Amino acid sequence: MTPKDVAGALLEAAVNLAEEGGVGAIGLREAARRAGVTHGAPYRHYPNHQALIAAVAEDGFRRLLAAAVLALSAAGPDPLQRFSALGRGYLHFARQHPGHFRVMFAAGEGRRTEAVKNAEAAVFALAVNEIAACQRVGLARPGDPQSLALVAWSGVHGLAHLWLDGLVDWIGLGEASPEDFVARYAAEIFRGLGPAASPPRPRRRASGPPKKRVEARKRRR
Amino acid sequence: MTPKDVAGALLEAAVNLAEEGGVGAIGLREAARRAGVTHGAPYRHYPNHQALIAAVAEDGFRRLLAAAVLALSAAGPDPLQRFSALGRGYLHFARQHPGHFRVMFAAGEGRRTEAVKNAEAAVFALAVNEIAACQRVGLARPGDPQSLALVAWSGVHGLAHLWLDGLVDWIGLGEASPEDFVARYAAEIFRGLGPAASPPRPRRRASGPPKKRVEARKRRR
DNA sequence: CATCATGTGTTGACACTGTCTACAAGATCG
DNA sequence: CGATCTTGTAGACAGTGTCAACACATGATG
Repeated sequence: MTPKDVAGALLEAAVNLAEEGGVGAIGLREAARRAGVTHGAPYRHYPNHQALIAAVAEDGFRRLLAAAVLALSAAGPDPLQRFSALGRGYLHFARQHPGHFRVMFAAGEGRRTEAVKNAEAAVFALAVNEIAACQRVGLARPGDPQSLALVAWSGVHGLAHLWLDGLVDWIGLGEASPEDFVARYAAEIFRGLGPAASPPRPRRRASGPPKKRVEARKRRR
Repeated sequence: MTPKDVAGALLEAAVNLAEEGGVGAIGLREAARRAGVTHGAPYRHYPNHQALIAAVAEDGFRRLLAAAVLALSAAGPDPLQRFSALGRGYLHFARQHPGHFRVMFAAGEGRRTEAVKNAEAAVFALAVNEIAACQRVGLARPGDPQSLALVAWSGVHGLAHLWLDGLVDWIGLGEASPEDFVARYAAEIFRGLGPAASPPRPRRRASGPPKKRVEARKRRR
């Protein structure tokens, strides 16, 4: 942190404000106050209020991308595990930074900058990649991977929102821990809601290590 | 409309404001202006700003419920069709009233009133009912219907958000109309992303009209 | 009927916000 | 050096949420 990085300090303050009180809590004057500058200074770095919010959103997508890449790198080679890790990471991020997460998707006129869209597209591209990997080994049905990824992402994204809004808690997780709950949810996206199909056919040639299934074993408390 | 229903006029004005500019556009003074009263009058009907926003959200859930009931009543007896109609109605509402829809889920401290939660729960209950109906005729796999409904609703809800945020347009609908796209999406939730399971077994006793399949057509480019 | 109390709308004030303009200090560079 | 550009400051303005004081109607109660 260079001695005078006002733009960065403002962004950091705005992120904290978002974390504390959501989009509505992001204020130019308050951010300036926390950054130790006067109320006019922000206008040298952000043209207006919306731009600061957009910067917070973009920063959020960047952090989410970093978290997702990290989760993938720790997930091992099994495509289904990797995909599940992606969803887990997404929901973990949303639950750990609810305010920031909300700002990312609190769109508006000026807020949905090109930079925000690009940052979001980068995250989405990760999901498309993993879906395509699943398709290559026959773990996902064929078809446009972008369409499949959209289905998957919609599910995870919607669950994140509903969770933040308290619906999941209202329904209850049952006896499952949040992590188990999410893993089960990812499995359900693959399985679908329809009637039980064919019995789980033996996978054709998964990667080296002993593959462990994500679903269907006893779950503790 | 009784000659003096200030509360209703304020709510209507606030709904219009939400429709025009989202949550941030809902203002007590502007609503009062549009309702033809002075800036202090709203405080006789809503204790503060957040309460007015919460009222808008609650009103939105009420309208959504009405639309969903209407869609169900026009959907015929086939459980899968009914469930699809529910999803279609949800997305139709979101796309037709994007501002209002966003307010419904723009949660915050004071905004998520008990009344809002109840209105939301009523809508969710509809989905649970339909899922249970699908289960009864073997069109959905067994299990806690609330859990299955959560999966379905997450998907539809997330798709609605992503659509409003422009991601769907960015990916492209292909050649499908929005209606076809949504119907296909609903079918995909049931089918899941996993590899093609059993060949589509003949449904047992579908409703009268010739059923047309929503899936499996060529996609361009 | 006269007299309250209660509910509703108005008015004016306060602190706060986003935004703009004018100005001061410092860096950059011909 | 002097000119120009960048960055931060200070003050103003309109607009906002919120509150207290006031005005006026309505209806109940003695």
